[in-house]
Amino acid sequence: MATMNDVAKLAGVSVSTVSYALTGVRPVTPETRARIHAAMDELGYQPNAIARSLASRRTHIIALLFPGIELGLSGTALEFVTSAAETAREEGYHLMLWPIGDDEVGETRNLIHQQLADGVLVMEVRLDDPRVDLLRESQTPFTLIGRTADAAGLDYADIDFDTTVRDALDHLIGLGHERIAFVSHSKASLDAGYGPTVRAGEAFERHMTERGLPVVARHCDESADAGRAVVSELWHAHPDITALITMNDAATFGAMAQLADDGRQVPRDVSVLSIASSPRVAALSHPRLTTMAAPGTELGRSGVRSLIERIEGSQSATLHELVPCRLDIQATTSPRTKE
Amino acid sequence: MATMNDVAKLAGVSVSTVSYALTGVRPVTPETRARIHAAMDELGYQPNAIARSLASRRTHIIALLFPGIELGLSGTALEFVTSAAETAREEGYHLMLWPIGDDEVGETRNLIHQQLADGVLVMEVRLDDPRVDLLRESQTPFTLIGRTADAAGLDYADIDFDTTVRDALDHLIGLGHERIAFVSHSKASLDAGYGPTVRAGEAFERHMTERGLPVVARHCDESADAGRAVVSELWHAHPDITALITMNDAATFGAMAQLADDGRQVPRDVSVLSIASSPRVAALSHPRLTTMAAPGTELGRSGVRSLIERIEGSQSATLHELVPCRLDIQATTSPRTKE
DNA sequence: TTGTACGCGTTATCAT
DNA sequence: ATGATAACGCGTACAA
Repeated sequence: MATMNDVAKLAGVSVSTVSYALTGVRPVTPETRARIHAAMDELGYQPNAIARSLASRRTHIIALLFPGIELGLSGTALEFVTSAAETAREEGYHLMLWPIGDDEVGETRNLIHQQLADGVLVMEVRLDDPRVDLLRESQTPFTLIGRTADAAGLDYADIDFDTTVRDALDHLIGLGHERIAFVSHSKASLDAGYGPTVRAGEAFERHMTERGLPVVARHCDESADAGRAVVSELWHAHPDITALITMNDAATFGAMAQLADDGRQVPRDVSVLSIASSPRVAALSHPRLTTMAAPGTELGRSGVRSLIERIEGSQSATLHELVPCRLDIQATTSPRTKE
Repeated sequence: MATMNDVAKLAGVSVSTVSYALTGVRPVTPETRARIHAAMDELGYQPNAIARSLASRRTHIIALLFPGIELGLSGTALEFVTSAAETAREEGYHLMLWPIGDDEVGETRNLIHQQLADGVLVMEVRLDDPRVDLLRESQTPFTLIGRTADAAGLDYADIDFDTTVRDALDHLIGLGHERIAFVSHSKASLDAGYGPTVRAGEAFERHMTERGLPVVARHCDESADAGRAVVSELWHAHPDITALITMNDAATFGAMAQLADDGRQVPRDVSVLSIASSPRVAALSHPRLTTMAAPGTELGRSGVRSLIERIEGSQSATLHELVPCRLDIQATTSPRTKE
């Protein structure tokens, strides 16, 4: 591999001039610049990223912290990661994966102290997340995808669950529905302080209450069978339900199956609206699911951009971005049928 | 951040001794080792990864090359990436994402020459993949997930499509089926030389022919609607079909829906077997899909392990690993009903 | 067993 | 506008 030294010799200049010709930090005569670039081309020179990082104290690497156990958002996750990686590359950064289980948060500390990453992106943030304190202490720039209970001073990009739930209700209520049940993620995720579960649940309760409608909500494990069971129980307890909001892909499919088995037609008898889900997953359903798609791509993009701004110090305000899910009306919601 | 120098001073030894105490390359007296570790703890010392890389000429970084446009294997992809990242970490390596479109293969060259990665993992390999030549020239260790047409001297881990298709047929034929159709990925993916499409197609044709059964195969775009259309066309052309092998998740769901709409019951009238698909996706189907699950986790693990061995030079033989998909019998396959 | 000193390939601070 | 040269933090021959 050719080094800067080789280039300098071939071009008849000093290494520093080569460096400056490359970075543009200091003016260089067009002629010498040309000679240098010619030499680079001839040698097939590419600057050594590691050496550059050591000298400049900047690696241009962003670490993505994600727990091994995924709480059901597998669909959106890939979309998010891809988007984050692409954005990073556009901005001249690399995205590095740090799959760290909930039980080994301590490892995070070590990784950070290795100073391999200029900044950290935190996925699957919980209301009270120990990783945040860690990052705070370590002085490493970081951005949350999701947010803690008190995220006042922190950069974050998250789904706007309040608006999402409100829009979901607007859609259903606009169709004449009043008895609306909510099927969320597992109780375990709630207890773990998993943001989506907590915030969507709260939003549902508040918005229903404000409208004077009864709050019927259930937690559900991430499986089709659990979805079936919840539907059975729900209609047993509340036979007058005409619409379902779900936030749990596996359960949604189970629910649809159970409704079919029970002879309830979707959407004639029951409307189903799946929120914070992946469009790719929704497209698998028959009839095709009306959804509110999680903005994985947007979150990845702005999370990375904000983090880079913070790293490079060109940022004034903290990022507090809340993106609602986008309503995509398909075949599982329709006007309520009067009996 | 504390450096090795700080540790050395505090422990009253030279930096080299600290280094040797850390790497164990040279013996160090227990006492001095203890003093050094005490100093490290006191200072919260962690070796600087970049400096270490520059000196040792080894970054402990593995790059994962994946095209932006995913040819439908989104389900398995996340599983694979997660597994790769976890395995890398277990082995003391980092996984870095390089999302590079098919149209910008040249970029790959630059990235490699930056010498940020010790080795490269190549995803979504095609029969004739330009990236392979690039990597070969650049002398960078690399392992393919998938394989080119002639992968004789290359390390690869891939799905064993031949065995997978044979097992699929054994299952269906064992149930009495003879008129079996195959619904594959898009024609575009075939033309692009996408490995799974090519190899599974060939395997289907060969195994059916060997058994004296008619070869009925279709390409299908990655969408539910395309799956529906193919089913309609298939039964129009071959009304006697009793079983379907699919390798296209979106199309599989569309096919199931169309079969239902046409009044064909699964599995009573038609058995459906989805191959090389993700169990998580399969679980969404109703009735639950019998599948042959893609070994994403295994491929990620052995791909990374093999690559690391090659990087560290402790490998003798080249990796030629072919893992068949595992049959998971659920509710969409059953004995053929005699009319 | 331990210390000294050089090298890794750049960036950045001095000069000139 | 350009050239020396000292960092950057660590690995590792070589010497002691």
